[in-house]
Amino acid sequence: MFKPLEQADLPSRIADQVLQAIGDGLLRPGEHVTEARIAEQMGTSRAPVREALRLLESQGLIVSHPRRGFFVRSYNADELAEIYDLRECLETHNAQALVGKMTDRDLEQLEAQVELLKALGAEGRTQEQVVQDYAFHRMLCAVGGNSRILKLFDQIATELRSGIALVGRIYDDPVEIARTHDPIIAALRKKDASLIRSELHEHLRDASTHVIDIYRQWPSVPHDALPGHPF
Amino acid sequence: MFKPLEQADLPSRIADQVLQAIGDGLLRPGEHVTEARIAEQMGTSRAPVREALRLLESQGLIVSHPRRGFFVRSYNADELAEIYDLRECLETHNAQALVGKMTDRDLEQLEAQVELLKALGAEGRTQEQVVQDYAFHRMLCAVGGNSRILKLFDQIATELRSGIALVGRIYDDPVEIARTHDPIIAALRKKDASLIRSELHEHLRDASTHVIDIYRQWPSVPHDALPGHPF
DNA sequence: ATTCTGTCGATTGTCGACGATTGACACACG
DNA sequence: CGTGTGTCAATCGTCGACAATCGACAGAAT
Repeated sequence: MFKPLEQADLPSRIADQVLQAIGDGLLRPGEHVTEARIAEQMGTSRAPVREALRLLESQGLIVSHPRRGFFVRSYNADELAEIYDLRECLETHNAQALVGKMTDRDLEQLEAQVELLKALGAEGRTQEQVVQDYAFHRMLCAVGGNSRILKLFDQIATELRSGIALVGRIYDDPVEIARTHDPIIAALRKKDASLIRSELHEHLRDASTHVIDIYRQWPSVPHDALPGHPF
Repeated sequence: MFKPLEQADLPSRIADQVLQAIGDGLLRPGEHVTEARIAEQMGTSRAPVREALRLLESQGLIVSHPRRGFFVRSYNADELAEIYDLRECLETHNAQALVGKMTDRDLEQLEAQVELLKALGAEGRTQEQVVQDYAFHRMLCAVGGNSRILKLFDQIATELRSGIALVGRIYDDPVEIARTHDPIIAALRKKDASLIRSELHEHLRDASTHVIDIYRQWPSVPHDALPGHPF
């Protein structure tokens, strides 16, 4: 009847904006994020800004150094590799639980997801393709039924997205990338747990090395070389 | 020459105390944690208390409801099962990476850990045995080499410990429990990845069902039955 | 020239206070 | 007697201000 009209609380909205700023490259990795400046620009006090930054910190997108402040997190190749390793850990684990729980309805939907992925790739809408890619893998996690693992996946996805956003062009061949999901679908059809696992393993390892390769070419800010105040 | 004399910042110290209070059963699951009260008792203002609680929230030990405040998290059986599932996910994943990375030195140390576990069990020092149990599994994670996974394990361990602390007597046969680690060691000796995985799987599944069984007998506070202000 | 010291500006950590919102309780009404 | 409304106390969310701390910079001493 009536919409709940819930406007999110201030910290969440601030966090969203900061997150978007990071994604848009407005805030670059390693950059110092001053509480007062954001507070001023947002027309609020520092308290909610602080909470927002702490929230993002808990999600791994911001790092804080005592008495130094908050900095946009920058990932080096090793850290990216670790993240992908963890992601593989989560996805393959669920893949096993998946076999028993996946319904035919789920399988259909997953196939549809990949089709959409291909369509977006063919049209060159890479930005949406990235989102769709995560949607597919997310559903893989969701079917597993462990809300905790799903939450972790979402966190990782956010991190990777923010980290990857800076790279710009991720896929050199979007159509090819979409196609790499076919073996996974095939394995799912067979309901072969170990095959699903190995296909996912290969898929994610490829993605990992690919992203990391691109990342290496980027002049990222080493996050242990922390300048005091970059002004 | 001189000790660094680093006294942790206020929020961390507060978090430690709250954590200990939870572990000691001074704050029971589901209970409302009032900012002002803690601030008063600690002789500080509410701001650092807030930060401490948010920190604990990010670690999953506290839940917050907007405009309602912070509550000590209570786990139901399903959530415990999910946590154990995630833990199994992490440990088994590492077990695979382990085969290649584990040195003889590591293996020796792991064996020593289990021996200590047995000794503590034989002497009936269950509290320390629990800690030692985590230490063993933690090292298993550590050898894997993924700092991210290790961090997650630590978080989970903290949660489980706080959740389990309430149960009191965890092991009805401490010696038996210690012995269940032998098959894992044996598998590690063989450097058989899939065997390691299956042994860990069984070990953790046993622990899970055991803990959950005990938990079911406990009159835990259902955490969706949130009283407004419990005064 | 290099190193150490002292000062300075900027930012964080902490504080007390105010308004807003929530849940509980008592009361009127059907 | 059950239902709904109004009031109230308690607590959270937010605010502006102050002191403590940090890094940067300039100057003195060796």
